[in-house]
Amino acid sequence: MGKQLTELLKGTLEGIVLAILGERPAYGYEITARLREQGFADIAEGTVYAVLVRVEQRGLVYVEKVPSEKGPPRKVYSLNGDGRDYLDEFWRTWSFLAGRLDQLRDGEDR
Amino acid sequence: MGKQLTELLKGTLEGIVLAILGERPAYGYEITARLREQGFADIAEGTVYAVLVRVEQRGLVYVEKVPSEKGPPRKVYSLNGDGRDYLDEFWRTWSFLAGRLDQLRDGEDR
DNA sequence: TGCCGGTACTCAGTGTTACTATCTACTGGT
DNA sequence: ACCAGTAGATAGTAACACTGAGTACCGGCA
Repeated sequence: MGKQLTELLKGTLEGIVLAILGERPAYGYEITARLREQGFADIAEGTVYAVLVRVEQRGLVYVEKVPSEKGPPRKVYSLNGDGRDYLDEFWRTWSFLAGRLDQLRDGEDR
Repeated sequence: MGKQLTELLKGTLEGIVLAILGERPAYGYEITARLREQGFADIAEGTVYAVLVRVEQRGLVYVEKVPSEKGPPRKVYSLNGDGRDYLDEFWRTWSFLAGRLDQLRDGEDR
């Protein structure tokens, strides 16, 4: 997928990452891998790490350094209370937008 | 709705405007009004005009100046062939993203 | 021993996007 | 003469995802 997805991801990627963290704690490399499995084939590693830095600075996550058997220590992120609130609001906003878009698409050919 | 919607709109607003033009030709002020009716209460006029300038420069629309009875002449935009193709691709990209997000949300509490 | 691939994170620079705020301009009504 | 409503344009700002490069640690293989 092309440039359109890149622009659509703005604002969405953050929600996606938070949603993944909502399922269970995870670290950056793992999140990137899971995104690729999920179909987001060409999301760059650097992009994911940038999101993580952002949500950490906003205080939406708890961070813990965990030594790894193969490679540098992992930074494991987990949602905290504020993060859950933020994620809830993301879902509300997303629902609103998706609703409008569905409506628009339905009205397309008629 | 707050900043989250602003970020989610990036990339989406362009598709929304093109979809509106897909229904029937329209001019900027009219599009803004229709967006407000549709629930996008706080999308600024200037934002819509910026989108229109962009899609015109990309050659996705046909533009016609039509004199108005009350106010300056209107710039009426209509989708051309490239615009329809672009809109189709937008819907495909949107569907992909919406599908992933739905999947993520379902897997949330389980 | 030396090297390479996989793991894991970081960072500077770029382009795109929506928003804010302000400005111009035309019309009709008071 | 003034003002509200209509209609469009624009400069500056902040946020975001991407590119491309770099650092660091580990195990296995020749």
